[in-house]
Amino acid sequence: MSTWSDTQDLASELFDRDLVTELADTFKVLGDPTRVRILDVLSRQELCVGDIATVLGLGESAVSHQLRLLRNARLVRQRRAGQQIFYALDDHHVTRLFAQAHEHVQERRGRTVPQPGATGAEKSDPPREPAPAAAEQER
Amino acid sequence: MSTWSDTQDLASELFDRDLVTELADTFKVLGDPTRVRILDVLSRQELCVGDIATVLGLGESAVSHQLRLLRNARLVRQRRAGQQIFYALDDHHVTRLFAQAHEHVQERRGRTVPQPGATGAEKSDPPREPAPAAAEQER
DNA sequence: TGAGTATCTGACCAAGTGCTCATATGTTCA
DNA sequence: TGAACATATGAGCACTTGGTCAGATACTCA
Repeated sequence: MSTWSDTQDLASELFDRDLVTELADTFKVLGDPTRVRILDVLSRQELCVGDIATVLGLGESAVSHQLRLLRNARLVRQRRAGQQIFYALDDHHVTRLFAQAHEHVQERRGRTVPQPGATGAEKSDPPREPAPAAAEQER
Repeated sequence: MSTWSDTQDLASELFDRDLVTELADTFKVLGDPTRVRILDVLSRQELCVGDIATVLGLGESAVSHQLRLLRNARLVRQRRAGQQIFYALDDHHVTRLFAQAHEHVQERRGRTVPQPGATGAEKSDPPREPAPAAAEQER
């Protein structure tokens, strides 16, 4: 019933179960608009929880919940400074993943039939490497 | 109440709403083990729906549902050959995204405290560029 | 120490997701 | 044309997810 000769070979080459899970979990964490926004802002500046909430217009509890997921995924790291905890991207992969996904979205748009109602104009600076953490005036 | 000076500037630099949505949607599609497995197998060989289901041990309906999401996200493309429809990766970004995420997972493991019960051994060939669609013996 | 501030956590709930089953659509070939 | 096959689609349901609210924890400073 099969159209190819080496079903066993093909199946044996695939990602093993754990790797599949870890890849999916990583992308799952990235697959939420709120977390994308948090990572985006953190890619530009190290910020404490309250400020992330303020800049993005979110509740502090919601931000904290999301930061926990980002922490577990090792996408952000934290640094305590007094009562505040500053968050920053934990490694360069986030930025590169964003850049790749951004390219995909761009090409996707090119191939997609332009929707009559589409906005057309859009900020689309390609994501770049994160800037070093700015000097904070910790209070 | 803010710890930084240019909250307006920072907020105005961020990804706009549409880009955030599109990035999150792209990652969301990648954030499921079944779809990761489908993309993984398609990165190695162009396959029809039934064969994907067979190789991965999934129901054909489930595969079809997932392929629709992958199609909508422009991650796979389809080619009809008789009654069968062959699927393949639509662009190179998937592979690169997998490679980046794979690197992240690897580094993440290095930094993570090794769990006593962890397996330790694992297939972890880094994802490579997809091979050209193999010649199928279409029936 | 205790008030004040910043962050985290758990319970809860509305919305979203992924699977299965049944059925529809589309293609081939006798 | 109609049977057989391959794939797609819709409804239904168990499970997950992301937010809010209330309360806990952690740190600072008078």
